[in-house]
Amino acid sequence: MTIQESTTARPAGRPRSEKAEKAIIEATLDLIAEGMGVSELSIEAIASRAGVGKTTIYRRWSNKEDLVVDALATLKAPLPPLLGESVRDDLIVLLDVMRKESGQARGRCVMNVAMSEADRYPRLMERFMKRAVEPRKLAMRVTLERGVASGELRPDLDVDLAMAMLSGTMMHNTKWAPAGDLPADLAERIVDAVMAGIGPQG
Amino acid sequence: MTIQESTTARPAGRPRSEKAEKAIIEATLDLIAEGMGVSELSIEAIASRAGVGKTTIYRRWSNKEDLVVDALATLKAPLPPLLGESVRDDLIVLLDVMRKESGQARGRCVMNVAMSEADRYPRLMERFMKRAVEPRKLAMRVTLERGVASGELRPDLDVDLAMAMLSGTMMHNTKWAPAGDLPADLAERIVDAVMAGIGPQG
DNA sequence: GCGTTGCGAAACTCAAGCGTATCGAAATTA
DNA sequence: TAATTTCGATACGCTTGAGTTTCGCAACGC
Repeated sequence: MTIQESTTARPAGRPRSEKAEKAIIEATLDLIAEGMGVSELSIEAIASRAGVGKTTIYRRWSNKEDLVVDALATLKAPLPPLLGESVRDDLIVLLDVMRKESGQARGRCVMNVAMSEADRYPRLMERFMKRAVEPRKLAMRVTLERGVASGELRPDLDVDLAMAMLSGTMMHNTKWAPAGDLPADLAERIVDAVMAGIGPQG
Repeated sequence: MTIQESTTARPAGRPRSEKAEKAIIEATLDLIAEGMGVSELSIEAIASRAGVGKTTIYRRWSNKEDLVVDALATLKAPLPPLLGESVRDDLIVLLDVMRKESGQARGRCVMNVAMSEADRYPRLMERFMKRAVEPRKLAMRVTLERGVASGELRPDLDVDLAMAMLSGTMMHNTKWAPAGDLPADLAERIVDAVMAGIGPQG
């Protein structure tokens, strides 16, 4: 009221450490990336890994699930810019993001958790889907619809089925392919194969 | 030596109950099917569900992982007979098995565990793959190669990629599609879409 | 009948981890 | 400086579950 308290009106006392907060999130993601399921993840392990007291965690999140929700939500989906030159190129860009992510532990962890623990932690999944998956699905849908309009794709295309074909084929590779890195041109090959179909007379 | 001990040479004492053994396996599969991860699975829960003492479990398996390995190995993959009339029909049969299984809790559990816990329990996965996955992959591969030879599929087909397209698209649907049953003609639609491709000039 | 082995039930020890409380030190405002 | 709040550390009570042991009874061979 008197002078300026305008912007934040700090509540007095030592402020919360942003560094600690980031360390907690990072530790959580690291542990998940190392193959831990949500249920195996322990607050004590997170605190230890982050070099932080348990108190500091519980002051911010009331339980493990809330923390994991925030940690996964932190993983933003930095959608690559779609050039829009050709639908084929844009689809390759979209699929190649998946390929690249599957090579990183961070990326794998997201899929692992999403695939396996959706049943057990539906609330977690809902938020995560909105944040990380929907934007990508939307981008692919827009691209496919653009292709239908432009004649680059068949006019009677089932867009949902096409999305499943593209993403599903890439996911099948990231999950089940033999160990080691995926070939650099995988996205391109998938897009071409899905466009051409496996039937005769290419 | 003396008379006949030939076939089994029973070791004297009360024989182990086959009924108990089956109940244990069934209870294990049921619990996994209900959405439990391997780590959340408790021997006590299994014993209780099976109506069996913990002793009876530990007399047969030395720990949880051994039990789960045996339980999953029990799930045989009853490959449907392939009529061999047309490659298209056979592919539909193969994919429709996946669709039907995804509607059952038992089927879901297998995929859940396979997808999510492969990193943590590699030994378990190795055995499970050999038993349940490889035969199906082989069946699909044989079918596709037959299609190439007969001219039903394009001569320059990348068989591995085609397998990923077919299985991946179905898996994408079973995992990410909106809740509820999958349409009965999904396998047919996928096979036709994958054969035709999404590009122009069907 | 007798020795052996399996049975389910229950009690036990041990470890991990949750969520809370308490500590002295540090950071910040008034 | 005084009040307030957070910090990391540690200890605590509590629950869960692993794996073991003991119990009385049941099923088998001899």
